[in-house]
Amino acid sequence: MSKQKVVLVDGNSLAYRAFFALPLLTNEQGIHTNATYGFTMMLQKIVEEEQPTHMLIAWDAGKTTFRHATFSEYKGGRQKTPPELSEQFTYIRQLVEAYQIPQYELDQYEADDIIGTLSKQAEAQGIETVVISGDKDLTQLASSLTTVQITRKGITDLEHYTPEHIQEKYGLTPLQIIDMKGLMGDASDNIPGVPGVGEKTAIKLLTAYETVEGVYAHMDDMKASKMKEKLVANEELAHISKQLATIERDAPIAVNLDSIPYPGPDMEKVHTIWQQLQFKTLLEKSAFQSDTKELAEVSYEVVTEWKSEHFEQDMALHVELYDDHYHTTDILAVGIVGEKGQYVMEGNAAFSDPLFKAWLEDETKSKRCYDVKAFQAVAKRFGCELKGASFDLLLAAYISDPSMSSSQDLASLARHFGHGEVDDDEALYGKGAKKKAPEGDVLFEHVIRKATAVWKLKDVVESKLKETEQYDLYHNLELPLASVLGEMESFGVRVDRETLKKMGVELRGRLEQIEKRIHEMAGEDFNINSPKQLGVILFEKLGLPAIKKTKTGYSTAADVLEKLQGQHEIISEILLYRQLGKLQSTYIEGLLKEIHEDGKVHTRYQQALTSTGRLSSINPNLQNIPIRIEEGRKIRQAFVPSEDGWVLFAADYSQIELRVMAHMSQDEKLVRAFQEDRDIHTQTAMDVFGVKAEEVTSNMRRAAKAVNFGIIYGISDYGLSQSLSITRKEAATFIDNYLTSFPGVKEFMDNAIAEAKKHGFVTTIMNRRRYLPEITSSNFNLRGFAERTAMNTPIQGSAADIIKKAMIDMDREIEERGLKTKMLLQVHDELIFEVPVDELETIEKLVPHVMEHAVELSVPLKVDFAHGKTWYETK
DNA sequence: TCTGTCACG
DNA sequence: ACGTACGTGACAGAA
Repeated sequence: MSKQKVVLVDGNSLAYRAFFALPLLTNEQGIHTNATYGFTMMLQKIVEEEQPTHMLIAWDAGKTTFRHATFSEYKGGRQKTPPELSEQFTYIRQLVEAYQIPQYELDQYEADDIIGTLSKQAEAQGIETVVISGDKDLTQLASSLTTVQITRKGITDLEHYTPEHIQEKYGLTPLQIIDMKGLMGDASDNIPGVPGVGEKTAIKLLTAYETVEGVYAHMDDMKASKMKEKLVANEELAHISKQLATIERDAPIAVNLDSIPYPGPDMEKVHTIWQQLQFKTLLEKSAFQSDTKELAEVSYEVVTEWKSEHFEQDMALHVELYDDHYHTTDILAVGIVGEKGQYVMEGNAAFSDPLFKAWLEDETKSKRCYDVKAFQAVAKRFGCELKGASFDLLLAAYISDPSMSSSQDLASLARHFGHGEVDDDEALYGKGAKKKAPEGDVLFEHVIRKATAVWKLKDVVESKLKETEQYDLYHNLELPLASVLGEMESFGVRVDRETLKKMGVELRGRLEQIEKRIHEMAGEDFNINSPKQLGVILFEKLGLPAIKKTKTGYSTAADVLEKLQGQHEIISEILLYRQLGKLQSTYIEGLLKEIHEDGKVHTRYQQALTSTGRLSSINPNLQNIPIRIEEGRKIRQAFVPSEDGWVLFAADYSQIELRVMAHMSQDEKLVRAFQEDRDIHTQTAMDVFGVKAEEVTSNMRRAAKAVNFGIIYGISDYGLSQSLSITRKEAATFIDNYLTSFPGVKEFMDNAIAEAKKHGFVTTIMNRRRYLPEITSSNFNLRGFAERTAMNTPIQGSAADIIKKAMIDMDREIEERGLKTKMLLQVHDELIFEVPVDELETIEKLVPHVMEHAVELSVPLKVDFAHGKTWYETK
């Protein structure tokens, strides 16, 4: 049996050290992370360097200890623990748990005493021990078997105190450290010591007389001096101080060496916490290390030609792509794994093979995949279809927890579900400029590992989804939707290059003029697109008042500039410049770059990304094409049908979120308002302002509209006051009036928060979940955010469910009726089609009908629609 | 790579 | 006393 080694850690002391050694870092959610980060670094180092067989992190228990009975001012006058630190203890404890390091605290005792007692036990058994702390008091425990390591500068630099080192440094034995404290005291613990005696004097005395007791026994030997007077006058204080500084080595602890074995970290859990806290460097480093981990061998056959006996009834299919731009990227390899065989082939060859294509298109042959939509898009590039997709690991994982699948590759998802036999992509490919596709067996083995993981995880993940009653959502909504979306993406949307170019030329001219004017007004040339330079010009050179600050300097955001309008003529020019610049860079130049050879853009919908269930759209993003401002809206003139003489048709849900809220809350008034098809904002205005319909002014309606938005977002008086430029008080009154007028809504909101607190998640009408661990946080900000999310997600998410269902229904209708109409785009609450004119009449009835009846709620769904020669004209 | 800004629902 | 509306993606500039 290998040698045992015990590591005992003073948790509080290390947390404090970490906190003060590092600047106050925060992650994106506003959680302070410096102490947690520093603590993690220390743990990593300790575990790596010491390789303990046993380990314990000891914590201080409460405010009082047995030492307070001796000396009530013990540790008095200490600064209160900063709240930025105390909030981090939750995460530190979670982390220690994930590392699977035993933790212990004992009422009335300090961490020191727990460590002292355990180290005594270890010594009795002749076991090597390492004590780690930021507090030099602990050095009294040093012995031939026990090394005490104390943090030096920074966080991971430790000074090793052996008896020899203590001798060298102080000329004392470890036990004399106690006597030293007795004489000189300790300001941080409020141990008095003998006034006027410092380290030097204490050491001198102890070298001569060994102990505090020895010093006083030899008082008569000392010649009269100021120091002697002080020693005599404070004898009792010296004894009390020594007592306080003595670590209790026989504390009544309920742990012993047998109960603190250290099994090593649960890296899966550790990673989850690191991800939550956004410890990116640590994650990267550990991903790098994990690739050196030995995986079990896999067997497979590299083939150059498909044979019919390769294909089984049910298989996992994996298509390895160079990057995630699956409409254009290289297809590196294709692997198939079934009950019997594992085969892998070079990518392009695989897809060019007729036998493979036939298998892909055979609906009766079941395929388990990771990202069905991507594979389908790839198949399309080779003129075939992917049919019979029976499982999608990406979507299944996303449904089980939407926060999980985003930004995670197959390997980490697989690990999450207990299958660790896949390397991380990054480990094989490298990243950034160094990224390079693996070749040969390395690539082939990777593909087989992925396919094997998918093969094995189907049952695991599906049974999980069944347990949470989410199988239906996954199997009958998301999975079929993947095919619908794949079809839309591959088909693409025609964008007219010439229209965009013409707009670009005109914009360029205008931008140059505006730029010139701005530079003249500023009296110098500078980069208007640089918030930093612009800030200097506006708030220093021109002396305008800086209303808001950002982390890095002055805020020059539009809402700030709007408040400055009228104070200087440069402001409106800058706003215009920004507006047009945005159009030019993002929507003219950006969009032009995305047009493929076929004259179309092929966006990718991210189906497993958002935490609410919405889709997102990238390369290009077609869900944020300008509309609100006329100049931008003209961009939509470039979006045209792909066939001459066809038209674009757009249909959008009218107030779907408010309708969903009416349904979910069952608020009588709100439900009735929708059933009677009244103008909801006017109705809200009547209730909030207590006026009749004909007395509602346009301003009141505008305010009511903002209140309705606020309600959906999880309202705060501050937020509403900002959007309406009114005082917080007034905003609060509006909200109050609203919630009194619509008591069902108030109840719904309260319930949403209560549900989140009780179960840890909220749900949509189709049982989509979003976990909200922050709902119980003691941090005001985090909790507030979680509460608003708890109110918003069921609404936004249910609306997303509904339109997804409508898309599947619509796709089927088009198919069954043999229509030529194509669904092109989804923009959260609207669908855009291209339609041959002879189908227009049908589509104008069919689309609204399908959308309105995708689900039956207790309020009707309403769809507005329009058609035109370009997207611009569908209004 | 991060930050600020701004486009959409 | 805290400092906030919910959900996204792309771009330019500054490190």
